[in-house]
Amino acid sequence: MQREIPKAYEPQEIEKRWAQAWFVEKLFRADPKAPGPVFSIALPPPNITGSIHIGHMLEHTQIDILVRWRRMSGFQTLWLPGMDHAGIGAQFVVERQLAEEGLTRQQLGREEFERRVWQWREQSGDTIKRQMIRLGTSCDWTRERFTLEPALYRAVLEAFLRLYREGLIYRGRYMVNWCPRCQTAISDLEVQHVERAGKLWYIRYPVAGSKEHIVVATTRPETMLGDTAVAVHPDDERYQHLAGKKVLLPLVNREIPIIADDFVDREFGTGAVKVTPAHDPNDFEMGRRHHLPEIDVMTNDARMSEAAGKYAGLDRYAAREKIVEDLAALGLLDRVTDHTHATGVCDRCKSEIEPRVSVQWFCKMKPLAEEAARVVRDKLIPIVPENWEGVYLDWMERIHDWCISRQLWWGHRIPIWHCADCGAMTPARDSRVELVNGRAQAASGPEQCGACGGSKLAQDTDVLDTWFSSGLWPFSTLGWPDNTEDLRTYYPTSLLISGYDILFFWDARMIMMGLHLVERVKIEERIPFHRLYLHAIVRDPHGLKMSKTRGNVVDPLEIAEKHGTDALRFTLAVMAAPGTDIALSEERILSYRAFANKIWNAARFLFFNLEKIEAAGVTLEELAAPDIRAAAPYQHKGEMALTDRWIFSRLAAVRDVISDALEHFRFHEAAHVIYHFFWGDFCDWYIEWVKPRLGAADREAAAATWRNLFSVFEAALRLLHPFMPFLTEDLWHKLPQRAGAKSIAFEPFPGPQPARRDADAERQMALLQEIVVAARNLRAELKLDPKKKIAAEFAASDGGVRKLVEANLDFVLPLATLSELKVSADRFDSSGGATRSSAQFDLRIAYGDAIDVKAEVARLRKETDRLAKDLESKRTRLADDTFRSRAPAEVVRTLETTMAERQAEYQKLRDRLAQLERAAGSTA
RNA sequence: AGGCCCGUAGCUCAGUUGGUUAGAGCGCUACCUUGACACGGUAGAGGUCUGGGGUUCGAGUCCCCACGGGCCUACCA
Repeated sequence: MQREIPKAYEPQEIEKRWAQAWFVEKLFRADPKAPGPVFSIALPPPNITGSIHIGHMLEHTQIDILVRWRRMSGFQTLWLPGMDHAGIGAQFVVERQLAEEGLTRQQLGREEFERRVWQWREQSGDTIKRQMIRLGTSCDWTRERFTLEPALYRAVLEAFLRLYREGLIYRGRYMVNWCPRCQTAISDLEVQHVERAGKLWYIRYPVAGSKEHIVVATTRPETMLGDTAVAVHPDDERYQHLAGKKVLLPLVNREIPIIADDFVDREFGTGAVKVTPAHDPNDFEMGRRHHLPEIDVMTNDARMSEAAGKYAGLDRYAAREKIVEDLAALGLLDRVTDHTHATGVCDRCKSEIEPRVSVQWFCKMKPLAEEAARVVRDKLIPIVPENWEGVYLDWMERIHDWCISRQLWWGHRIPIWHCADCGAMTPARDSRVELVNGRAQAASGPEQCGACGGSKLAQDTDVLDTWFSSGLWPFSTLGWPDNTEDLRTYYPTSLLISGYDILFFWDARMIMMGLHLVERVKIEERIPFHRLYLHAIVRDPHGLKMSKTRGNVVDPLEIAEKHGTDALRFTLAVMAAPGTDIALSEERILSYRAFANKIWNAARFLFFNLEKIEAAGVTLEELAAPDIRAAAPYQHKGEMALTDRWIFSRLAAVRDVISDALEHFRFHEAAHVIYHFFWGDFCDWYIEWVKPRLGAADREAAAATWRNLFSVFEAALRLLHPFMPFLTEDLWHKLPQRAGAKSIAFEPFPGPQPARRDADAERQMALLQEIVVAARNLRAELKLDPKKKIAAEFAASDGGVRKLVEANLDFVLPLATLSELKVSADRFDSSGGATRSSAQFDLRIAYGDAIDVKAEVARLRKETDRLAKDLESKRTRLADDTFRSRAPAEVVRTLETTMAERQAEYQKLRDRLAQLERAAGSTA
């Protein structure tokens, strides 16, 4: 039988085929009744604002690695996918599209606009789903959710109504961040602070009934039109005499009081500050303390309002210029200085936000934050990397109420009705949802005002912050508020993996909401996830954040097409050290594409030789390991060859490291270890080692070798599968012994095999490898024809070492391209050939006439210098009594042993060096 | 203003509890197209871990300071 596969691994066709098959066969559908411990995870729902980017890819890769690993390890897993309606984000995208058609959402009207966003959702959602399927994410598509679908609106209603009844959600007129472009309030988190070079204008306010002025400093002169006081520090002697007086507000000619408030910083500016309660958060607080009027001098789009008098209609920046001009003309502009300060801009559209007083809905945070802080402080939800716990707790500590209402059209409508007669608010009676024209609405809206019984009711026009529904995601997606089987089985989820950039936006809110809303007694059953892993941000090769405007974004789909999804996944995994951002470069991806090719070709070698295998009398069925989980080796005459003992020992070790690394989100370590096991141990050594034995005359020995080769290979494939699902799936199906297999995704991950660890085998193998390397080294130095087999001499005083070498000549000779190796007991002196020495052996190849004495002398000098330095430091250490008395005995002992070995080696090298120098001297 | 992270080979980065000669990938040098693989093989060169101080028998690893870079939180106009 012959099984040919192409020489180079071409992932494109293979990946597409398997991605499609996995999806169509619903391979990763979760079954709550399945046996085994549960591993559940909710996908952070991508926003429907376009397509998958590299950040998603990293996140999905990490989740997929863990999910596949757990699944193979016997867990019954659920990975629940879905998408987020992304209120402000999606609305922003669609508005931009409308703008290209010369339209505004106001022109379309609310219903038509919503229809347009739904269209967009279909398109964008499809793209994302298609991409995720193509990238092989092993989630359960039968459970896909969308935050704005009826079932999830129901959860939103339930959450809102409960919090409302408990008084945790309230409505009121407060200072909020207003985005004049988006025309909505946004939360504190959606405001970015940017340092900007600005000015500080010093303005004279005439004191009423006197010739005196009081000078105030401001960065925003245009807001002076809304000033309702001037404040000074109560203890500021400069202003004591003005207490209780009034100033005449310039340009407006309104009399406003001078008030004393210890908020005022005496050091800043003039120590007197204008107070604009409607346009500054501090002034707002101060205004409430002193019962000052709040005069909003702006409109929704940040133009000056009617209250601004003659400036009405001007844009806020134009008004600023005009006002400064007018003040200067009146001689009231004292001076202007440069002043850099932080300005808030809208996270979405980068417009400067306007602090404004308006009527909004808020959620009280303090009561929710207490328990949310506790579960992290008490390690009920450990956060990895750990330093984020401090950041999280700090934020919880000084949390502010959350403005949850948005003046948007895309989102969950607030389930409150306002009475036209008395103004009272009546909530929906319950959280039932009905579909009207395909859109989910509260089914139990009130027919009468709860206060006056009036029937002129209108639902609140605001929608909820998109993060309100995201905050319910881990349980709303499982059927909450119903007590479904999914909720009982999969909640709390096992883990949340998210970017650290949404720790407050999302992760923290899920914790608060889960703890408060899920109806369970024990706190550890109410948390939304048992652990929280915050992954890094993917950056460009120069460490810059990827952004469309910079033009440095990489499209994961494009890379996947070009180099293969597996190569990209492996790159992301191997670079994903916790807490470190990833600088992604194409060269790096190439090297892991090469790795995929290496695996492919190792398989090719195995398949290539099936004829020989059958000639050795092994049936294909017999190639399968007798116990797949243990990846048990075959024995020949009750014994195992050293190579086999060694590779199975390595396999057991590597398997442990990988499991432990994945347990702790050390993806880079796991990937690194499997890479070097496969390429180094398996390909470079094991395969090369067994090659000569495969066609051995002893058919049984050959058979055992073959079986073990296949056994290790298939175990390696299973270790690799979480990282490279496509390649390993494809090769699994090509394995002759696994004909008819369903999917490697459901084969067992190699289990712990402590009994296979074999320190002797590893030590012996290390020595043999050292000998081979020494021989190659000599060959290179003597510039021997690489193909020419040559005789060498070997000396070791230890009989065990000699026996080991003699027993493994069939391995050593071909790998070192030697014709023979003469073994003797007497260590060589330094003459008669090119020599490599270690503490345990000497290896010598006769010179011929080819040696480059100068090069050899240089090498030896360098080597002896290094050793001399090393020995010196060791000698000092050992001579130090404090070291001997305080360091652990084991450390001292080890040092003594290595010291002795090094000393012997050093002596050898010195002798050789001296001898060569003499020889060189005599010929010169 | 407060906090966090980073500064290790030419480049991009690893280096969990402090303990032999500090690693990887790419790049570089020399040789090799050997029936798995040139997306390959073999052998090499190349860092004293930003600087200074401290703790310790022992520090890239812990502490302090400085310099350089990044990020987050913040109601000082």
